[in-house]
Amino acid sequence: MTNIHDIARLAGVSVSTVSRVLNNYKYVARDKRESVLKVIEEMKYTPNKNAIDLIRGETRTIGVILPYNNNPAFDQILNGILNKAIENDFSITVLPSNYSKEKEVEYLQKLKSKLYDGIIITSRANDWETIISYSDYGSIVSCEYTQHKEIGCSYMDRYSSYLDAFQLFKNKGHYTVAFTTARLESNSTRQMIDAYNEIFGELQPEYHISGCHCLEDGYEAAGQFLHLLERPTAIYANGDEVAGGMYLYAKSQQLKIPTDLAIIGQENQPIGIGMGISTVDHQLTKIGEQACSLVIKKSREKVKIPYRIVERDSV
Amino acid sequence: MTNIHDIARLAGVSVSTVSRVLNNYKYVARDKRESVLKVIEEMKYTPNKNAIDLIRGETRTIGVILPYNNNPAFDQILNGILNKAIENDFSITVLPSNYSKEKEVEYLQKLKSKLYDGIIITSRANDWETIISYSDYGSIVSCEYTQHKEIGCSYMDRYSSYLDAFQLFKNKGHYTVAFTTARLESNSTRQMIDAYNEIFGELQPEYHISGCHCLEDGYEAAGQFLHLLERPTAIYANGDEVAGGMYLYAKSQQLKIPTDLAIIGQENQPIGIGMGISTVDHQLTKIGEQACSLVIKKSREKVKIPYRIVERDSV
DNA sequence: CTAATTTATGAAATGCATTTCAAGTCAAGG
DNA sequence: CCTTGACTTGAAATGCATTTCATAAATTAG
Repeated sequence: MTNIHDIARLAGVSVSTVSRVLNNYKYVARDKRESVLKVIEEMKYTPNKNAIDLIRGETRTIGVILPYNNNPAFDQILNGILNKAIENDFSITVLPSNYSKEKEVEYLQKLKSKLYDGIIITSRANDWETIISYSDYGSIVSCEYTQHKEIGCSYMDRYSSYLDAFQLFKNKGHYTVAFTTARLESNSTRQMIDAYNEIFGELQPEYHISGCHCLEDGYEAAGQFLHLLERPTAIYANGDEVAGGMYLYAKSQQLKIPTDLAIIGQENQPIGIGMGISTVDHQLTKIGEQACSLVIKKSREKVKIPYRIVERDSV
Repeated sequence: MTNIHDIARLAGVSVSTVSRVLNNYKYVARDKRESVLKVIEEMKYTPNKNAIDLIRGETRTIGVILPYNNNPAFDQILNGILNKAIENDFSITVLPSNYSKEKEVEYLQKLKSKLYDGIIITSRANDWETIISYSDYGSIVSCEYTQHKEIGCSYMDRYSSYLDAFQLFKNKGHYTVAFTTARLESNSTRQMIDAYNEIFGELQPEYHISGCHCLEDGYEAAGQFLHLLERPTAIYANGDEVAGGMYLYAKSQQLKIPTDLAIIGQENQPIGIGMGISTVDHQLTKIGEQACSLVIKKSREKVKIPYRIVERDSV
C-alpha cells in the first residue's frame, strides 16, 4: 500500500503539504497542489481511514444496539436512524444484542474504545447505572424514557397510548380484554399492565401472554385466549403481525371481526393495512430519526414523539 | 484518555509487556501480569480500537450496500447477514445507496481506505468493471450472479423462479397475465420479461408496471391493470406487500380471488401468510447468511441458493 | 520604505498499540 | 561444566495521517 509519505516523496514535497492538499487547505501553491494531485491519481492513493480516525478521535459512526434484527418494530427505528445518518454523512453499525447484558457491555466498550462517536440504545438489558458509566466516552441516546440526565431520549408515551387503546375497547363495550407483550420483564410490559389495571381493574394472569413476536405467535396466543372459560371479546396485540395471526385464528374459528372479537395492533405495519387492523402507531421511524439527530448533536435532550391511533375495521 | 504508555509507566513495565498482557501472551511473569491488570482495572483502561485496526490492517467489519433501507426484501438479506456476522464476531455497517453510483463508489472507497474488511453488494448501480477495480482492497460479495471471477456470489436463479411462477399461472388456465417490478432498468426486470416472453409470448407493455415497492403501489398497479380493455386474470407481484395491495384493490372491486384474479407474490413475508397469498420464496435470509460467510472466508465462490414456491389461496 | 500581514512549506510531534529484535535469566540435558 | 531450549523483558520500529511550530518569502498597509 502506498501511504502519504510515498506521495510526498514522489511529488517532491513534504507530507504536510500532501495532507494540506488532501484536506483542501487554502495555502498551497498551485503547482505543488497539482503535482500532488497528479501523483495521488497515478498511484490511486486513498488515505487510510483508520489512521485518520485515530488522530482525529472521531469516526462519524454511530452504533445502534438492537435486541432483534428481524423485528419489524426495530426495523422501523433503524430505518429512521439511517435516514438521518445518511443526511448527515454518518455511518451506522448495527449491534444485535438479543438482550444479552454481556453483548451490550461489549458494545459500550466499543464506544469507549473510540470506534463509535455515539450509541443509540433502542432497547436495553442492563440497568441505567451500567450504561451511564459509559456516557463520558460518547453520546448515548435511548429510545426509552429515563430521567437520568446523562442520557438523551427520543421516546413515546407508551403508557398513555395503552390507556387510549384500552379506553377505545371499553368505549365499544369490551370489558373482558386480553393482551400480548414481547418480554415479560420489559418496561413496556409493566406499563401495559399498569394501563390495563387502570382501565379494567386487576389483571387476571390468563389474559396476558408474553413472548409474542410474530404472526405465528399471535395465532397461538389467540388460540389460548379463545379457549378460556370466560373468553375475551377484545385483544391488544404488541405488533400488527401478531395481530394478524390473531385475526387468522379468529377467522379459522368462524369468529367475526370486530363483532365477535376486536383486535388492536401496534406500529402501523403493512400487514395491518392489508388486513384492516386498527393500530397504535408509535411513529417509530420518527423516534429513530430523532434519536440519530440527538447523537449527532451530542444532545442529552428528552424528546417525546407523539403517537396516534389509526382506526380501521378490527374494533 | 489514558493509553498503553500510561499503564506501562504506572505498572513499572514496558509497553510491550502491557501489550502482551492485553493479548494474553504466554510468557509474562505472574507478578508483572497481575500488576498490569491491576493498573488497567484502576485506570479503567480500554485500548483504542482505531490504533489496533490501523496496525493490524483489519477491522472485522463488513459494509453492506443496500439500495433501500425500508424494504422488506433487503431487510431479509440484512437479517441473514447479521446472523452470520454475530456468529463470527464481525460487525456490520449499513451503507444505503439508493442506487446512486456515486454513493456506491464512495462506499467502495471506504473499503480501499481499510474501514471494512469486505463489502456485500445486495444490489448495484455501477457496472462490474467499476466494482472489480476495488476487489484488490478486500473481499467483495454480490447477491446477484456474475461470472466475473473477482467477485463472490450468493444468489438465486431468478429466471427459473419466474418461469415456474408463470408456468403455474398457465397451468391454472391464465393466459392474460400482468406483472410488476421495482426498477425498470434492473437485472431482475430483464429476467422477468424474458421469462414472460418464454411462457406467454411477446409482452405487451401495458401488462408491466415498474416502480412498485409497497402495498400502496400494488393497490394502484392493480387498478391500472384491471382497467385495461383486455384485463389480466393473473398478476405476479414483486413482493408480498405489493401483492397485498393488489388483493385489496381486487376486493374493493368485488372481485373474487383466485377465481376472478390470481395473484402470486414474492419473498414469503408475514403479510402473505396473513392474507393467504401464494408466493415465490427466494430465501433471502439464506442468501444473506451465505454472502456473509463468503466475505468472512474471503471466498470468491458462486453459491446458488434454491428458491421455493409456497402455494396458498391466491392462485 | 518599514511594519504588519498573508502566503507557503517542511520538520517534528502526536495519536495509540503491535511486533520484531536483541538480550538476558534460568533450568534441564549430556 | 557446557550447551540448549524455555522464559522474560524492553527498546525501537511500524502502521498512517494530522497538526503544531518555526521559518521564510511575498504582499499590503501605513
